[in-house]
Amino acid sequence: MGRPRTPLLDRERITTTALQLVDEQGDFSVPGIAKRLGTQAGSLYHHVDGRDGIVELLRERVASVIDPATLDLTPWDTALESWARSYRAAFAAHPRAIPLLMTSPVRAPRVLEQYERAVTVLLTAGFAAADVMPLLIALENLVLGSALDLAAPEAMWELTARTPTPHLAEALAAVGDGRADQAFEVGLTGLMNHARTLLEAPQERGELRERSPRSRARDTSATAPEKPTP
Amino acid sequence: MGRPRTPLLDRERITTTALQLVDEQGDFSVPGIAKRLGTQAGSLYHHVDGRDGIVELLRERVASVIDPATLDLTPWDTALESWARSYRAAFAAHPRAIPLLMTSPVRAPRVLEQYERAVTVLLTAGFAAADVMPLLIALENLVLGSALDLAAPEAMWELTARTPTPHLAEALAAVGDGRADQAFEVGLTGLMNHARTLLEAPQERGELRERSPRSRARDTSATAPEKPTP
DNA sequence: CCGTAAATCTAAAGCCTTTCGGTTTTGGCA
DNA sequence: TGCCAAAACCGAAAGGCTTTAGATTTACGG
Repeated sequence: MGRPRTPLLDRERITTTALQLVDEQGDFSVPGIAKRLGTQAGSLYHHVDGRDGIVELLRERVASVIDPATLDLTPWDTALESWARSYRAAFAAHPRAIPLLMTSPVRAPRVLEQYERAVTVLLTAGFAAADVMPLLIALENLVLGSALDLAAPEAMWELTARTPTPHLAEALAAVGDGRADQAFEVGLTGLMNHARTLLEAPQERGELRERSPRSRARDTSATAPEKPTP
Repeated sequence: MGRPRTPLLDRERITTTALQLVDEQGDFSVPGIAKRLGTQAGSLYHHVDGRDGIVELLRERVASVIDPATLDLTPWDTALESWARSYRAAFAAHPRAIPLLMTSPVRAPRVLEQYERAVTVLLTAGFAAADVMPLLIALENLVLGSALDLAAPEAMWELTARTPTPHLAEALAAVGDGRADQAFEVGLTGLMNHARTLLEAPQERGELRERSPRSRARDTSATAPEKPTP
């Protein structure tokens, strides 16, 4: 007992062990981490801000492999698309951690920087300032929603005989086992196409600003059924 | 003590009380529900399958207000869009419950029926069987991702002075406080436009079926940059 | 060389979930 | 009508978790 010659604990080791536990068991506990590191539960509190602090560390650790270099690609749509894929892949690498991390988005400085750069990319590409955040948040929604899908067991679409669902069964049979990936690609393609449309056909803004988001989006949908410049 | 003349507990009351607690405090506990209903914690286990069972009941309760009638609308894209809005609104009505419910999707019979009908709508509209599930799952991703966004505090975009993010600040200022709604509308519009494109320009399928989902989706993105049939 | 700060342990409080047996009442069935 | 199994609740307790607090030993700076 007493202070050891060489420290048994630090934030790095705690984070790594927690992530191991989550990958193996789908969850972690403070005593669980302590046992793996050969210490007592209470000792962790000298390094970490409680259980929630560990979750925050996990969030940063998992997000740390998002590749910022994707945002340097050109043109802007390639950059954005690559960034989204890297973003999603970071979570896909630890599916069992997703329920733990998904409840609040990653807002670590490292990730905020990337949002700053993504905004810059879009502004430079010529997007109206008011269009940028909705687009980026929609992208985030897509990535996180898709990550949730990755965490759901495949058996979730298990069809009970009690509720007859012939068409659903047919549709499920027609698609391979890459459901989650295909769905992500469909959503990403749709969003990127829509973004390109927004850029190419900038309608005058002003009175539109006063109207509800719902009708604004409906207008967009009506005026730009996705044809490139003639 | 002993069996009361009129039962104090049933699944309905337990679910309602749990939802109240979640709406007020962001979480619930078995003793918490018991106290509100004037009983002991252990008594709940005669009606409900443990804490997880209560969460499942909450999931069904929240999803029960999704309007199945939206799927009767015509044409198919109006139906799908209205369904997605109703789906999202159901969760938006209980934002503090979202972290509890989001970790696994709703697969109650009542909701599965609606998926069956949504598949039917798409097949009837002329979609290829292999395209239906990716589209629906993408829609689900969008809805759930957006719901997560609703649960996140507005202050999440709080910009620390430590990390300078001028463009991000500008983009945030340029958009109103309907960020979450606007983002949902952008994503929904993009997905619906893409769906319409898929329907109008059906490319021949076959050899494509053998390839990986990723490259298939890339092909889709590359071959159909959203132009209608020439 | 000494004192302060660091790292760990031990102990304990307080919460939670879940189970088990005891007690009373209900409702069906003979 | 009388009986008995099942239903519904209570009380208690086990075992887990998070978190705090004080005690103990060691490292490090001046």
